[in-house]
Amino acid sequence: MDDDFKAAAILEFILRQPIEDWLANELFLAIPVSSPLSSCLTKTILIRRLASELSFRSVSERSLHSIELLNDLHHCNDRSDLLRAAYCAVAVECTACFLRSRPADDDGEFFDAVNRIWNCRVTDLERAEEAAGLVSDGLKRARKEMEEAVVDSRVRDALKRRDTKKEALEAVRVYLKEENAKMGPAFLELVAEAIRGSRSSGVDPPSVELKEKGSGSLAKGDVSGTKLNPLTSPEVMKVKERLRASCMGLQTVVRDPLPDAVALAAEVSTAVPVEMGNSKRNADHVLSSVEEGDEDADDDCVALTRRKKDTEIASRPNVVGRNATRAQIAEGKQKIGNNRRTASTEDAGANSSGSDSRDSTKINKNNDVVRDPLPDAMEMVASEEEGDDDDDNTGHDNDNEKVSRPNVENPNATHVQVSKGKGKIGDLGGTTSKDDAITNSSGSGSKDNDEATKNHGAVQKRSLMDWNPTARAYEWEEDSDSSSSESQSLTRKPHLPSSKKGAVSPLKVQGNRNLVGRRKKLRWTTVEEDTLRKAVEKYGKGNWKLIKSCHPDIFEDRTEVDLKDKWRNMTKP
DNA sequence: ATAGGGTTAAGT
DNA sequence: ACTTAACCCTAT
Repeated sequence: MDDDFKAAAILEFILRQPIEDWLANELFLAIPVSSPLSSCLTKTILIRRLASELSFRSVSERSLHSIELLNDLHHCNDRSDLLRAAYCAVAVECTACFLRSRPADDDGEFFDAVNRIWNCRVTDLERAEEAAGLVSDGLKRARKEMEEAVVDSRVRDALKRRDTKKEALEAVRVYLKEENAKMGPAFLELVAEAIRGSRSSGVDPPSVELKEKGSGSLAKGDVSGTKLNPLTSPEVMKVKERLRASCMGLQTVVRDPLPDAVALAAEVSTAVPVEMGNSKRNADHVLSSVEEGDEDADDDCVALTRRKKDTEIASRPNVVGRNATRAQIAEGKQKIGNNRRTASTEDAGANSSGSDSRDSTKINKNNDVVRDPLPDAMEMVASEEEGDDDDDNTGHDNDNEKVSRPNVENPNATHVQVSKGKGKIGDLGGTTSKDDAITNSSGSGSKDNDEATKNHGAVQKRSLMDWNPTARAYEWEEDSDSSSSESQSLTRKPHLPSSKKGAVSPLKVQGNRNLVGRRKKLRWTTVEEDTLRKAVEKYGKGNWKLIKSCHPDIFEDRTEVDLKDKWRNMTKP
């Protein structure tokens, strides 16, 4: 246990050093830490991710996810205004970037982003109590502005002219500055300070022998004889206890205020014998779990991938365990707004995966994201592992995944191959692995997906920094196929992606179908009617898809055609 | 994706 | 039996 504490302390220290990301990744993988990571270490990792992106002047939906996770780590009374501001600014940039990167007449992806980020993500955020800390007046105002931008090209133009990227980078920078100040020195630095103090105060100079031990964990001081162990001297112990308390204990996994998913993942890892005993893997797991926590298939894939790495040696992932995890995550977790999608997607299934990967791709392209060194490092590491893996993504795991989340389409597409190395921070999560296939995927999000799709398997690795928040499956996401975009551009009507839910039709409707194959008549409620009336007033008659997308919950059981028919009924003389 | 005509079935 | 809201089908 104590070793674990030390390992975590070392990692914390390392991750806060101005070393290159790839090195940080390597060290992260080399130093065994038991899962679930402590909130303290998780926070350090998330902050490092943000800082890394900032150093590349990059802001993406991954940053958004990092901020959401960071917010979860903050105590209720410790919520930061700067974090809120950063979230808002990053969300705006993640949306507005699609305006800059596209031809003037094609704002389809912008609409998708508004839907994905503001209609889904932010709305969910507002509902999730634990994430409420991120909701600010500014965020609400920004949301309104985005919604207006969907229907008003002037607002869109104004948004396009704003340097939202600069605003986002600045907001993140300011937050990180504050957070770094708040966090103070790393635990090891305090220990060093304490040791120095004890020496000068005349206490026995401890024989500090740091011998190498195992895989990177620092050896303890030489405790033999009368010499004082620097790591157990009273001064150090005091600091240690204090930090232990403030960090909520590195070992108190269960209490960890991380997303439920993390805990779930931990459970899983425990359930998988192969993974047990390998702290490193566990650590990876944790990471992945963190990410996995809110997301969907893609993330899952990532997580799995990581695991696989861990186990590549060992082996086969416990399918059962894994599934269980997913299922649990799907149901239980309620974190940041992903729920909606999960829930509603049950039927829609298929959509998400497709959309996810697509989204990721877009994001990458549009954001012109700079690549994190960390991820690369990890990827390299991963590549080795993957090489071993089979490419057949279609493995059970995948299937299972599909079952649990229909949306995931094909893991293979997302596959990323790693080139060589062992792991990356990004992977923090994990290495383990069971399925390679899963591994790759999605999560990353971006171009990776594209490339992956192209190459089938080819390559990219994930790293701590890598996980892609956008991976989640939004119910209403749908693949906007080119045809739709075309029609959009022609009509100039703002169109949002059709809701998968819209699946209303398919699955849902099916459930609602009678023997004749016709849906059972569902009377319109006054709430639905009022909403429709206002929506038509706001978005105009004919934008049924957009209207449905803007009120996914209210019109959950209606198709766009239903809206149209209803409007016809309501307005006919 | 949407519009418009046709069909079904609940309500009177 | 009639009316009509809700739903379906098909052309654009």
